[in-house]
Amino acid sequence: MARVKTAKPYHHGELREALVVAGRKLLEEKGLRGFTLRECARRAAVSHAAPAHHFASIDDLLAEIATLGYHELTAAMTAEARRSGQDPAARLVGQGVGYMAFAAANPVLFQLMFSREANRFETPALAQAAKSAYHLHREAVEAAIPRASAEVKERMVDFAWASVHGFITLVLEGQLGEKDSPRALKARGLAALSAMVEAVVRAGGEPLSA
Amino acid sequence: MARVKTAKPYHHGELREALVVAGRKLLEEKGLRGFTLRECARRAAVSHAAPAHHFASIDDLLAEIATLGYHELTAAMTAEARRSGQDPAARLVGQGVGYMAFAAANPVLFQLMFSREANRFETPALAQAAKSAYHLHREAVEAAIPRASAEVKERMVDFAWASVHGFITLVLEGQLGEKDSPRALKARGLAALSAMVEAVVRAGGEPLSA
DNA sequence: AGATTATCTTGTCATCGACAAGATTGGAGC
DNA sequence: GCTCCAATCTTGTCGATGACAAGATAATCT
Repeated sequence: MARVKTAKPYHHGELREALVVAGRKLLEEKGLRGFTLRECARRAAVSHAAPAHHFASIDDLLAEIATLGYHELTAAMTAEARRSGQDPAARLVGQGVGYMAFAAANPVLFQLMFSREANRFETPALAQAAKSAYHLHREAVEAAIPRASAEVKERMVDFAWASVHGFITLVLEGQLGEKDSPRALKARGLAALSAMVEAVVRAGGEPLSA
Repeated sequence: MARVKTAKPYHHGELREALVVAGRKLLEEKGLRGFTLRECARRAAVSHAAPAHHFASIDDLLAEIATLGYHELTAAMTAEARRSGQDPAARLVGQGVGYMAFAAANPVLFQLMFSREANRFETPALAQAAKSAYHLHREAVEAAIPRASAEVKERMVDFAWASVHGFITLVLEGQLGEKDSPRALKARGLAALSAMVEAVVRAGGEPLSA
């Protein structure tokens, strides 16, 4: 029995990773309701019970996929912010662009990450990954309004995140710009982003009106 | 065979409505993944195949529930706007409050209405109900900035909706203000709302900067 | 090499959505 | 008042699913 790599071994070797990859693809194809463990197993070419040795339940696999999603989201935000230079306001816009780009490229995964169902299978790793993305955003907002009070900063963190998240969420669901071209849609997104940053900077530069 | 009302008739009589009511409750209790037709049937005290005569599939029932949700959302927005007097800016805030209140009271239903899955079972009635809510919002924004250009109006409609929707969505998922009291959370929501309205009014009152 | 553990298999169970076929009911037309 | 028909609800079935059990195989440790 030569243990040649081409010979199909009894052990898969990287089944856990293969299931995550297959599951992620299946998720985008069929949506959350069409997501099944057995189909993941089929795509990884293993028996229907094999996944149980790597994931205690279907929710565990979803949690792992969502965690991976948060890591990629963080990476996308960081990369786009870096491309935006040193100006804090420009970097904030850039992070928003990265956020939206990730969501647009992985719509179902994005919905899963921010789904109410996610609370059902929350994992320490998932919570940590989500927190990392939050802190990245928080720091970008605070850097844009260094002179603002702690309270104003906090509220602008809320507001900025809500604007970006809300916009891309509505687009993904088809509520906003359904008949727009991708190009026009991106312009609308950028307009929303600059309206947001402008409001944040203005609020952060003033002592707090009313 | 007296057809007394207390006697359990073979025909349910209002099974369609009963299924919608039971389904809506089940949805909030178990989430979208825990939603089953058979459980709805059990709660309506009919056999597992009875729903088929009123809803062609499980998605049809979900569509009906979502449609009802849009009607209630519209009603909540209208009612809260009316309570806010005549000032367009105040009315815009009010509509946002109504929007958030509905979402907070029906978190899973709200997620269903704005879920990507909803596109899978879109019904004419559902699309119409969603469009009604959109127009209500659109008109409120445009009333607040009557002198703005059509383009600015359009972008502020995007922006305003995104802010409100994003904020409440993040709260519902537990990403924002997880450890806040309901009272503190409402204050954060109001702060986000006023930041939004202020930005809208400012953008709408100027010719358009940059 | 032998033993132990991890990994993967087949087999089973209750439950699900959907469909088929039969039973019951309510009404329309006579 | 009666008959017949369509709507409604029933039981029964099918393939598919998630989870579990028990056994087979591979990898690793001693």
